[in-house]
Amino acid sequence: MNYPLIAFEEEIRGEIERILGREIEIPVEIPYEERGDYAVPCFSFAPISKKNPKEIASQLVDEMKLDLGRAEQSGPYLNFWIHESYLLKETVGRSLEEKFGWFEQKDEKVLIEHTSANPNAPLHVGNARNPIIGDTVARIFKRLGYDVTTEYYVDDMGRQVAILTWGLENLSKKDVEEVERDKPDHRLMVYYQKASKLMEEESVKEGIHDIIRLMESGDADTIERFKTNSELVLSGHNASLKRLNISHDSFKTESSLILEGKVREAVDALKKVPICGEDEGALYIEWDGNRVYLTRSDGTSLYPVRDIAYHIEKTERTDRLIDILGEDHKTHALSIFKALEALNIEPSPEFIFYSFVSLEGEKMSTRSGRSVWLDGLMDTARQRAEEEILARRDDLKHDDVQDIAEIVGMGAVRFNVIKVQPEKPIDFRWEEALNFQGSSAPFVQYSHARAASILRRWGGDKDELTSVDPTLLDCEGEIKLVKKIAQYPRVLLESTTSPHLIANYAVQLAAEFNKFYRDHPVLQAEDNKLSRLALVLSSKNVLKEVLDTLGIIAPDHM
RNA sequence: GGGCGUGUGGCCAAGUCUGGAUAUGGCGACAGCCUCCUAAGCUGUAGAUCGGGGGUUCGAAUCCCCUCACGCCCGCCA
Repeated sequence: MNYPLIAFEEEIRGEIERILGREIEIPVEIPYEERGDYAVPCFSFAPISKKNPKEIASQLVDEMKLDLGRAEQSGPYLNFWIHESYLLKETVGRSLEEKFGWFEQKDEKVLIEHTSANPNAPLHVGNARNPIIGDTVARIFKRLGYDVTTEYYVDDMGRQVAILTWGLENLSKKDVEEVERDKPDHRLMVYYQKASKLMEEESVKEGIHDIIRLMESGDADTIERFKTNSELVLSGHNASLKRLNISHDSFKTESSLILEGKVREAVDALKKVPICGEDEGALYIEWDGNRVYLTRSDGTSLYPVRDIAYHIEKTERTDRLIDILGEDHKTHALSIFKALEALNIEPSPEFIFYSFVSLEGEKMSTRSGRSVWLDGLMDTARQRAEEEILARRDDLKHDDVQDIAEIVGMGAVRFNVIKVQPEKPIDFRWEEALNFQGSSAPFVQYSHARAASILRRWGGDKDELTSVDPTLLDCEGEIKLVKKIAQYPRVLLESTTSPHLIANYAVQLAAEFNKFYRDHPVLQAEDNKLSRLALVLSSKNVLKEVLDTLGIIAPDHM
């Protein structure tokens, strides 16, 4: 059973197509509110029906047979209104149940790779954009009915880990900066930073190159040390992500790919494709003037081919492949795409790229320490939330304040990252990141808490509300709120590669609820108290559902 | 230099793919709203040459060309 606004749109498209008698692109748009729920400008039909747009609109409106709504002509435009009784029954009725906005389960797997940060330092606010986008996209795909797996690719054989390992084995505590936080990723990072600085010295550089060579020659002991160190840092990443309500279904290490022989297989296969070339023994692929090396002259593998091997391996266990990547990986991503294409391997990977987060106009960097660590941001956000709660509530228990502060703080962090379109750059500002009003998670959470509060004071059984007649809701503010709720499934369909749309919608929904809250007393209502209560429960469910799509928890108290 | 991306009121964003009827929100500013379900809320006012120029079109923030600014990439690093 389709959601009402989606069904209505399909009906409109079907009718226009039927009347015009051919398949044509039909521009269905959402107009200003007073012009209806949908609008279709008829200009583009003029060339095929050889009439002017006004006449076409008039013809369409005359011949159109709509079950789910009505049409009106306005010059060269058609405006459509959905039937309110249908909308109310379908929307309120269905959102009284959980999982409003979820679509039928389909037999299709999607594998979403996200985070995949270098395991040499804690996550900073810049690379936090990756897991926040990735986890949200995963949640969206689940709602669209996909069988979703999220995966973290652990680059445990890279140069960064070599530098870290050298530092840990050659430096002592007094050589490195003081550790700010007792967490494995922070503890190890200072050794990486120091070793990285010392690399200007030739002897240090040599030492690091020695262990890289040992690792690449397959030395079991060196590989083991690399793995141990990167796993420690990774455990720190996972702890940070857990606070943000993010976890991965699986982890794939680069070392396992090498040990399983996947990299060797990929190199052998790529040798045979036309875009592959050789330069003094080093293999590369080349397209449109881009050249990406796969192996060194000595035959050892390079990062691109290892990632290609990884993607080939991934295609064996999924129907769709999605990577969340920083914009610096665009060429690299294209090389994976080209390699798989040349090998005729499907599915082709899809990419979501995001721009970097800068700090006061400059790029964040682990090496220089010019970063805002995610852990620090989360602590500050939580603390800010606690202050806000204490400033307006004195009736909450200490533990409740702590719980709410964590929920609100983490929500604010996730929201402020996800609300921006991925390809737009973010210049990190504390006052922006800790904004708790307007377009923010706390704004949405607050509406949810208000709805929860009404239901709590009412104290009735929710089952009483399922038999309520939603068509008793007839005030403008009530209808507007229902329409906003009804839009959610459509928003989900649009948001797969644009997760910021969900954040946008969340704010609109909360704002609409707040207006309803202001104008329509629920518990004091005379005739339609139960139908309003039903609307409050609907709103609460959908607010919670939308927040859950964003990985944000909906508190009952704030 | 070449490639990719971004540029919307003082600030931050939506809208750009799929061109349409008055460019949508938030922050900040100013003026208001708690005897009434949580004021992290709500209402109103001021504030926009949609980076700039040209073009296509009945119609351009949206498409095309040129140009400027910023970011990213252009390693037998990852």
